[in-house]
Amino acid sequence: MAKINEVAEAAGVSISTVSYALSGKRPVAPETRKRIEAAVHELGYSPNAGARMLAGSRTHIFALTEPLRRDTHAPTHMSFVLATAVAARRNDYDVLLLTDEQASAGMARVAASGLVDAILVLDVAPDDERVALARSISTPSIFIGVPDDHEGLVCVDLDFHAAATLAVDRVADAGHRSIGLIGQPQVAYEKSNFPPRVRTAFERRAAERGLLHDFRVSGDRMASVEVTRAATASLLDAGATALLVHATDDVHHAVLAEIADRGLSIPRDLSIVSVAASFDTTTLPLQIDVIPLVPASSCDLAVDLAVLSLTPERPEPGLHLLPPVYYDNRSVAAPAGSRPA
Amino acid sequence: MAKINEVAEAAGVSISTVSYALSGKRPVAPETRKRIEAAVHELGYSPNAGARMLAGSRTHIFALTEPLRRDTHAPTHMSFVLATAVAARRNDYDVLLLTDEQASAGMARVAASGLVDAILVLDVAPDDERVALARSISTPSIFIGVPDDHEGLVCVDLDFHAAATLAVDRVADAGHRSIGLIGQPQVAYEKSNFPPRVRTAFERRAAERGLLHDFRVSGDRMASVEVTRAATASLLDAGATALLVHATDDVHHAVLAEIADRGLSIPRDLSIVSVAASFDTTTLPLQIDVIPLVPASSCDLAVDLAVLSLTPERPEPGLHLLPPVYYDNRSVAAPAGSRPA
DNA sequence: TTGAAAGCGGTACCAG
DNA sequence: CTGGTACCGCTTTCAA
Repeated sequence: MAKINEVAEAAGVSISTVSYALSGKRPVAPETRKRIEAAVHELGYSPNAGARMLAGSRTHIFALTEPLRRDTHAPTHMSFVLATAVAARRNDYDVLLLTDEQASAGMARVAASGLVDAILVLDVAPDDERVALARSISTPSIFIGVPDDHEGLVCVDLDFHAAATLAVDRVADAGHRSIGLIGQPQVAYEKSNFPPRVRTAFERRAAERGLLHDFRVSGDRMASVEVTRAATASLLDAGATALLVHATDDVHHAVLAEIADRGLSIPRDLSIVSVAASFDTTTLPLQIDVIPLVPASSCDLAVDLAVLSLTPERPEPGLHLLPPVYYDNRSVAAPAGSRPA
Repeated sequence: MAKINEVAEAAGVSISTVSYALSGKRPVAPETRKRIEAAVHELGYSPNAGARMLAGSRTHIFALTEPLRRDTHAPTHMSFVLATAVAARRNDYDVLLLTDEQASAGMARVAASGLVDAILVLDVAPDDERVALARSISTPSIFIGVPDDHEGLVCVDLDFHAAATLAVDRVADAGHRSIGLIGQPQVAYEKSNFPPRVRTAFERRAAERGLLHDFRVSGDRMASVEVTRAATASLLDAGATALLVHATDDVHHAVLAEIADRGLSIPRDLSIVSVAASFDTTTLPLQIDVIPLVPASSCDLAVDLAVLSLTPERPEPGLHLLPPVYYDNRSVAAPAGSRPA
């Protein structure tokens, strides 16, 4: 816990020169800088966080609020938290965790005490109470997810609408006339912000393209496998020749298991596309087409915007949607009936 | 972002009186205090975090380091993080997250910069590199988990040894002579600190009681169900009349499914005890005896020790093990053969 | 029971 | 290119 004056003394320069040498906010003679860096290294100097916060205008801390609803999918959530932390560190920022009821109360608290420079909002609900909070404080907030009322907010997310539309187009272009969507568990359509966006876009686009289409929720936790397999079976029985899946890895496994049990071959008998999966789909027993939701992409952008919001050229409020990317793994082909025998 | 001098002015007192009124470190006339509290409320005053850190000797922040190995069970991990955050807040502390490579590098950094008052170490590996780090810094560190070399460290954990011993004793006392343990996935016995402790205690106690005993790992992620059911089947085929399970909820489900498929009734045909489960076992399809690992208990204690380590009466280094508690749900009875027909 | 003022350890302005 | 120094906002002696 050496202090800056010790470094200055050791390097034979003034305190301010040490400060400037470290921040780079003022040119320092190469030779002087060398001596300073040496001293810093010798003494294991690291600027006192409190002093830096007080004197400077930056705390170098971002808050991350996550209410953690009971139905939150832990692995997915962890990916986002991890991606955020990594992106933050790349920008010399640490992450302060606000969970549970502190997700809201803590937000007000850290804003009022100036503990953090910006707030990253995770696990966004359609009617998120943090929306109002974000508007009432001066600390910049970046939402990772899109609440219903996002007027004036900075929101980052995958363009779920475009992703679902793209998926529908791909199977429609391949010639399919009847498609199904296996979505998230029921509760996600009430408590979370993005599942409805996929579903809505799916239905709208399918209708536009004149396709027969149907939607099924998947199972959650306990009944996961059975419910999902039943949903898959019912879509297939209804005549769907292509399936879009917007769900967790468990659900993907269950869907593929049902397909395998029926002796169906992909893409010969059935086409399939994974939409907005945030896990590594290459670990599935079968390689399938995917329009991934990459946590790192969303979080990198969110952190960039957070950093930007501390500069004069603040990011413009509104939706910052990441364009979907389609990875072709040959799981989509023309439906069986339409091909020459 | 009102400041303390504004509050002082509004209340018609000096700055120091405001400070003391808020910290309670000096008696303040009830009437004066009332005026101050009113002013604080009016202005929405919250002490500046940076100033508090610099002037006071406390940052009111704990670091939480979590390397997040690839095999980390996300739901379990999340429980611990959440429990830690909640316990910290109860003590007026916020939690700074150090993940990934920052789990180690960040530890050194936050210690050197005085950003945190103490460090909570999660996800402890047998040969954890953070052990050496903890010894090299002056910031108090509390390990939640026990590394192989824990000389001089403060470690908190469930007494896994006692828990496994207790479980063995219960089934042995009930008359069982052949028991099995379904443990964690293989990798956990190499990368994590507690699975071996359960296994070792199980084997030692079973031997002491003269029981036939056998151990099986459970499946991880992908192959979870199949591997676990096979393990269960093999233990039953080998003649085990009682099963101890030390694993995640998925594994519990698989074990119970295998048992159900065999038409076995608990506890008539088979006794079963869940050891150190950190999830809510009452959500299982069947109520079974359990010696739970309660994240909140470990984390509460860890935070208490962290707080204590900032006072003159620092906690003594060593293992702070929580005694196991046995919850009887009638899933253990005398083995079938030993009862009158 | 209360006030005045000296730091805490940096940052960044003003000089030189 | 470098130094001196006035703050940043709060805690905590020291005095009254």
